[in-house]
Amino acid sequence: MISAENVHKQLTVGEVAARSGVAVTALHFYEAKGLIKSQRNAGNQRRYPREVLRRVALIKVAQRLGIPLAEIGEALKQLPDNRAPTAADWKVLSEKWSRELDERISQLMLLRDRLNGCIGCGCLSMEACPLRNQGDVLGEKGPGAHFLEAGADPK
Amino acid sequence: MISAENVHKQLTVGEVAARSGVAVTALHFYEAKGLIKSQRNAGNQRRYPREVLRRVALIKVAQRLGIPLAEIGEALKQLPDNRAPTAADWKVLSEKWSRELDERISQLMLLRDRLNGCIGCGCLSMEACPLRNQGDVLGEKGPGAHFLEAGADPK
DNA sequence: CCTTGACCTCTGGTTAACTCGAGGTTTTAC
DNA sequence: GTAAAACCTCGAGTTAACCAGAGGTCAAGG
Repeated sequence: MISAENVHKQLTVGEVAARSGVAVTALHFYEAKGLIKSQRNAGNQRRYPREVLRRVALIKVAQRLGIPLAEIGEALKQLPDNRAPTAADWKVLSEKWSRELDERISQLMLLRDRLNGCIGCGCLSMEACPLRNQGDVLGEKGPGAHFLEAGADPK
Repeated sequence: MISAENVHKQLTVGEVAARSGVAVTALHFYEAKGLIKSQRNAGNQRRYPREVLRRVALIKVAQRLGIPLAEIGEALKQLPDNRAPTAADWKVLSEKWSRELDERISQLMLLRDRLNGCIGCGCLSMEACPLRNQGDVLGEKGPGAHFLEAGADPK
């Protein structure tokens, strides 16, 4: 099915979907959100350059890290033009996200330790229980990242 | 404001809201979801026994752990009758949730390690990149817990 | 008695990340 | 040439955890 000539062909949505593992509708959705771009052929159908595959791959990985699409979009937008991400770009982003992941992990560990400290106490008092009041564990809602963690297999 | 007689009085929604720190509308919502119950007075207004405060406290803590309301509701339902949770009940639940938290933390750590291992490689290949394919890190969608992690301060 | 504030129900809106379907066009393959 | 498969747009539905507001009732104080 794949000839030598096809290697440089642009991809249709269906092909991108098949190769990247995301649904066609999701690709439409990403495009609407500005995460990816496409050109149109004479019949108004989307045609993608091969680099879109790497872009989609990056999106999927970032999602597994719990980064919301909006933030992924921001990150992608900051790549100088709209080229596909290179290894260097990836390094910058992955280091940033790795730090965020560290942060999230340490918050969860702190929470777990408090929970373990409280097991059996049963107080849950508004004033005294360390599991309550102090908003310092999660939800500092300042400028920064608050993200969702969800299953990787949406269905 | 608080007399000795008030101590045994039933609470209004407004009072529960003030003492527990959740909004009145949220209490309505919890009731609709079956997480709490109320009696009504002659004028159809909600009246709560004092124990509801502990129940709400437990709900809030569980939410900080990232447990969705539906699952919290299940847990509360499994308390023999609809009494307020005791220290023993709390122990059972907090141990369960602590294990889930551990699980979540270790998944994130695994993911972080992979991410760090991959920084700079930039491959993101469908077949080879450990950050991709294997669905073993997040999102085993079997029966069990998949939950959201969100800021503790909804507003 | 009358005003004010708390309460009631119900509808609709919010965000995220999509999916599904309707109704119609284009491409591809035979 | 025609039929099937793939594509198009647009609108609505999904889940979670609520909040806002409309329109009306109830309770407490002076």
